Amino acid sequence: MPSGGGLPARRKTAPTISDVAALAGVSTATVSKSLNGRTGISPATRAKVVAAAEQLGFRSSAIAQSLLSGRSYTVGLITNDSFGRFSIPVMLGAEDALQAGQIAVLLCDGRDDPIREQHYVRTLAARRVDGIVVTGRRADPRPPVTLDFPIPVVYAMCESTDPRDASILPDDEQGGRLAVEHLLATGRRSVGHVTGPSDFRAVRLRTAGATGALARAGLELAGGAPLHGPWSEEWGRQAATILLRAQDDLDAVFCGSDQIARGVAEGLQAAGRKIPGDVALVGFDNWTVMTDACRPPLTTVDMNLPLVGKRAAETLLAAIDGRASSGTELVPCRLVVRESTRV
Amino acid sequence: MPSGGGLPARRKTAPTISDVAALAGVSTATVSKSLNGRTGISPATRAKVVAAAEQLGFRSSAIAQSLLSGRSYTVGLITNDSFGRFSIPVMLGAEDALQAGQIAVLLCDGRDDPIREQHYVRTLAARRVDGIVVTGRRADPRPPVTLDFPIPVVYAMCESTDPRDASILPDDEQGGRLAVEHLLATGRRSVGHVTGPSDFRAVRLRTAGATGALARAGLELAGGAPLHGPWSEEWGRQAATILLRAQDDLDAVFCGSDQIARGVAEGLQAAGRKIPGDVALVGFDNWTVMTDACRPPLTTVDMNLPLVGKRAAETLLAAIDGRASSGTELVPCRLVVRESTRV
DNA sequence: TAGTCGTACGAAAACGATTTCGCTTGCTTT
DNA sequence: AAAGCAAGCGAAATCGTTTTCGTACGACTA
Repeated sequence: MPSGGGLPARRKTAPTISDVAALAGVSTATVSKSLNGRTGISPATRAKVVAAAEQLGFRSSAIAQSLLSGRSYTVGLITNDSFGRFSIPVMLGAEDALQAGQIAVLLCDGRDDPIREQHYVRTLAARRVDGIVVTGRRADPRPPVTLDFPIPVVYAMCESTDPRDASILPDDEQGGRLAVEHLLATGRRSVGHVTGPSDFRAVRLRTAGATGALARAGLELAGGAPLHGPWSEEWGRQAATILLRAQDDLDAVFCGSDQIARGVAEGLQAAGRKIPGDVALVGFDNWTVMTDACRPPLTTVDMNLPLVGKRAAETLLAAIDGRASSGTELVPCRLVVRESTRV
Repeated sequence: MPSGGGLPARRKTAPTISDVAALAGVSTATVSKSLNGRTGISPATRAKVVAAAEQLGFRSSAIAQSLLSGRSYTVGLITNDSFGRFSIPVMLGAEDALQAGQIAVLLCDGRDDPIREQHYVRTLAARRVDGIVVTGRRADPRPPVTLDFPIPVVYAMCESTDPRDASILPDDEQGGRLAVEHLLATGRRSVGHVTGPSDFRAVRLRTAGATGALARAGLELAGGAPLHGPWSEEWGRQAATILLRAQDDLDAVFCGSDQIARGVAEGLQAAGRKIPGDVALVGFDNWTVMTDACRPPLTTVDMNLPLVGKRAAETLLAAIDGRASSGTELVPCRLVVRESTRV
């Protein structure tokens, strides 16, 4: 017995299937079949092989497997929202669904730079990824990533201008409807709407959902039109003043973001209105940092971002599996009720 | 000429080096040498090969290269801060530095679950990653990831209990010192300190930096001791009241987070103090959502998180390259001056 | 005892790229 | 004109795994 035979020698390279075969006294084919549960191996041999693999700490090389199978069991995830508040939950949802499908995720921070994105696409191509997920928060549909090889691409939280591409988006219109229907159900009748810049498609959709719900109740927006401004608390404070001046009987406000809603809350309270006693308030995003810091805690619309990521992953997995789909899928939003709309 | 000869036929699999060789009428060895800039190839042959590769859209398979070189040019990135505010900038900093070194990043969301983390480590082992970065926001040093194979690991924004491991952390103590030195330099003398739970090591370090700087000026904390509470604005509001009651001549507050600082600002203003006229205020994190929403905008300490990620990546690259290091490296913080401390 | 059949295992090819080493050319030199 | 030499290119091995196909051996049957 060699000295120090108790522990296997520290190797610089990982043990290979040949090492296992040599230790077990069988061929590499037998090792492969034993460890992968193939038939035609006697229980005794299988046990011997398993013991040898265990002893060496053998793990089959995914690289060699990929070379043989032609699949890398890897997808690229290109993100374009470096601020991260929206795309991170999407990314994590996608990562979770993909790793459940035994697929690893290569992270690429595109930074909204087409050159950089193109560079990543080339890298991903060289790595023979099975597919690509593109995430990002954008005002409008984006041009598709250009690839000169046929692998599936799914867009999450952003939409491709090519209708043949698959895109997954939150259902902003349904979210706006949810918010207003909740306000109407709790007895409100004069609903204002303070939101972000009108060149965001999501803003227009949420407004459409809100006004649609009002119209079905025979109502229209307090003040007649939505108030557009920047995505800031400061804008919310200003807008509260504007709204109250335009519509004295205001009893509810639906806001395009939780940040704006918090500003509106402060503005309303500074004008002496009680929330939810005088005016009910609904935000958008379910950004808990804002909803919980708001006094009172804010009722809001949650876009189910992890679910958006999950659906994107599932769509991609299906496409990799040959069941490609196209067009835009909308993931429903969900209302989270807190103090700001209590009756 | 075959019909449709203008465009190459749509292939299901990517072109291989053999395809290029066949089209160029040379061997695969010549193709490899031509495309990789090796010597011993005539300009004419090289041009022919390049043209053929171009025509087919050939990209060398990273998988085959990995199998041969024994390196995957990939690292695993295990994150444990699903909240994301802290580890995302670190991740992106690391990703940027790694991709500049031609290394791809496999994303793994550990979710603070050791089982899940162990699962990822096994996956990464099978994929033969060149190294692993572990990020996470933790109160205290964490047990190292256990791997039965020798690849380098670097901890970013968290510290391993094994002193032989390399960890990269922001220099919280220096950050605390920076904040207080700035307050002293602008003429403040009665400095309070409102911060998070004392079981966070970062909290204790920031406090130590702050009290050290005060001590060198012959001063101590207003109220005698730091005020510990949850990481919330609500706590900041309460703490402002407590501080004012304990120390009427209070003229500055250093806060353990921007969120707390915003609460303190509201509390102070509710008590009639002007910022920065009566009391100067410094936060921590440079979380612009908070610093910009605060009135007035908040002076704060920035932990240079992308730099932490970058240093982690560089440390890992060095270790992969055989130049391993160990121990904890502190990345200095940076003061960002805004209205809340204007003189 | 000879023939047949089924089971258990091994040899070898395959995946796609790189590299070493040797062979063929064509040119220069004496 | 023969020999030497360098440049240019190709054959083949290699990386680690899976799979196909062939082979050997044991047992059972006639």
